[in-house]
Parts: sequence; C-alpha cells; structure tokens
Amino acid sequence: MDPMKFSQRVLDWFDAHGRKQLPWKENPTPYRVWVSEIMLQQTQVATVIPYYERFMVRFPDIRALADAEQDEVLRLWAGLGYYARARYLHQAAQILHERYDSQMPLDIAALQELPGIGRSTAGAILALAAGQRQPILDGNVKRLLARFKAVDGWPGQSRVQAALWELAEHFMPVQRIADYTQAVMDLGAIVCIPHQPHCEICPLVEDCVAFAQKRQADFPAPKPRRELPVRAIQMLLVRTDNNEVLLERRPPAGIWGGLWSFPECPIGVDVADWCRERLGLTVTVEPPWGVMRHGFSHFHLDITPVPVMVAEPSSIVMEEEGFVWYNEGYSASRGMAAPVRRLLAVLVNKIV
DNA sequence: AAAACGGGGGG
DNA sequence: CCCCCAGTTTT
Repeated sequence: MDPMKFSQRVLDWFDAHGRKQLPWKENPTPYRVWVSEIMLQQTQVATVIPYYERFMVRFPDIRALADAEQDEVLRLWAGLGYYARARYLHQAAQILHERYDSQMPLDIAALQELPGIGRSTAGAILALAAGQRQPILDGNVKRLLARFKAVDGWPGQSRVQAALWELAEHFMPVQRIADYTQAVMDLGAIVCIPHQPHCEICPLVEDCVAFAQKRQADFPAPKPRRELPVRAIQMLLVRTDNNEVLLERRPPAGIWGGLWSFPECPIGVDVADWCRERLGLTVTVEPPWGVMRHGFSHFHLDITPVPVMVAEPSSIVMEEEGFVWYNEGYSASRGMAAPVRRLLAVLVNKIV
C-alpha cells in the first residue's frame, strides 16, 4: 500500500474519531509529552490521567522534577508500578538540569542517551512535541503493523522488531506528523485492539493482510512462555503497643527499589532471632497469616506475613537511616508497592 | 486463579 | 542477542 494512502486514511480516521481531550495534548511540550509517554508505557489512559495531573501540578517542569527528592517522586508514582521508570525519569531530569539547562534536546540521539528513553519514546517526544519526522513503535503500533502486513514472529526477537521499525518508517507521512503519531497509537488502542479487533470500522481494513486471511488473532505472535519460579519470604509486621509499625526502605535498585516495605526475613530463619540480630529488637512472635502470592513477570513471590509485637516499651528509636516507625496519617507520605499497602491496610484495620 | 500486557536497561 | 524488571486489567 502506498504510504501516502495509509497515512491519509489514518489521519482521516483520527480527525473523526481520535482522542483529543487528553491532558498531555493540551500544551504538548517535550517535557509533558515525555512524562505522559513514560506513564503510558505501563498503564492505560484512564488510569494514567489522575496520576499525570497530580504529577504535573507538583512537577510542572524539568527543574521542579530535578530538584525533588526521589522519595517524593516515588510517592507520586506509587500504584503505577514499574518504579525503575520513575527513578529513570527523575535521574534524566537531573541530567537535563545539569547538562542542558533544564531543556530537552530536540535530537533523537541525545534523547536516547537519557535513562528510560529508548528509540520509540524519543521518537514520540520529537514527533508529538516538535513535529519532527520520527517513527514510533509502541505496543499499539506494533500490533497494528504486524496485522496489516502479517508480520510473523514475536516482536521481542530482533529480526521481527527490525521489520516492524522498517514498516513504521515506511508509512510515516511528511505532513501532520504529530497528528499521525497520535493517530496510529489511538487506532491501535481503540480499533486494532489485542482481542477481537473492530475491523468493521477500521480505515485500513481493505488492505489489511491479516484481515484478508482472517488471521487477526495470529499477530503479533505471543511471547514464548516459561514456567515461572516461586520465591518465598516472610514479611515482618513489627508493631509496638503504641500501634506503630516498622517500615524499611528497600535498596535503591531491584524489586520495588527505593520504596518502603516491611522488613523481610528469609523463610526458615527464626523470626525472634532475626529481629534481635538485624533490628536490635526483642519481640514476641505471633502466628503467621496466610500466604499471599504476588505475581511478577519472572517469578511468583509467596509472602508469609508474620506479625510480631515489640516486647519492650515503645521508647525505641531507630537511629538508622532507612527505617521509619509508621503510624496512621503517614499513609500518603511514603511510596509503597501495592501488596505492601494492602498488608498495611489490613494490619492498621486490626490494631485500630 | 490464570493470562495478557510493554518498553527499556544490562549482561 | 536474550534476559530482567511489576502490577493492573482482563478472561
């Protein structure tokens, strides 16, 4: 299909049916587009909007984000998941502040140097905020192109990915690149959806190879799956008779990096001994709660919550950095992963 | 309860 | 290149 015809159909559809009321589309500066693209990598539009608006009120520009404490950035991100992305965003803002006078360089190579920005995100920023002719290849576009040209194979394979980039470049128009970029993403998100796509209203249906072969469901090929291993840990719900609960900040990288969580003790280790040695606390160990299974992309985590009561009067002060005695009212002030927040909510309910 | 989903960093 | 990274939404 002629690229001009392809983009014209996509743009005509967009003019009639595209989403135009999104917060990041009003005043689409490079910074605002960047933040929206990072949030949208992991979460659907409807969920992102309130997070995006809160984030923009608190961090209206790169300077504000660069000056913030990581803790506060993570707090506003908490619940969105993929916390490494929030850390990269924050790091990148600091780099921009130091090296680029708090401006985003409107250059594809310079953008890709920044942590958390790859080819597709860099392309989206430049196309949407600067009108540069750059291709994008997010999940929506991958699916649309894979179907349109019946591209076989899982897009995680570099050969397949390269073929899709080739197509993305091929179909890019010369005019209205910002609208086109938004349009292909919207078309993938609204019409060419993962299951039971709405081919009957698709502007590209006449020339879609997958549709012609009635093989829409075959593209893109799914990621080959593997059995997920299971890890198990104990989370210690350490509380005092003042109803304070001990939280520990997790190491800066890795799972839930930089977020607040309960102290973790390996399965099989004696909890009272562990508390004495690692926390300097004498505790009374109570019966464990039922196991909570938490799914990650590479393993399952079986969490055994073990409530323990600090045996001594609660005058204990942890001087060590990275610990905090939580009490009610702190809830909004710490970034916590979802299962930790759920556990804490249950615990607070019990002790109130 | 299980499966689907996405883009980028790092080895 | 392939593997690692998380949590919400959908089935």
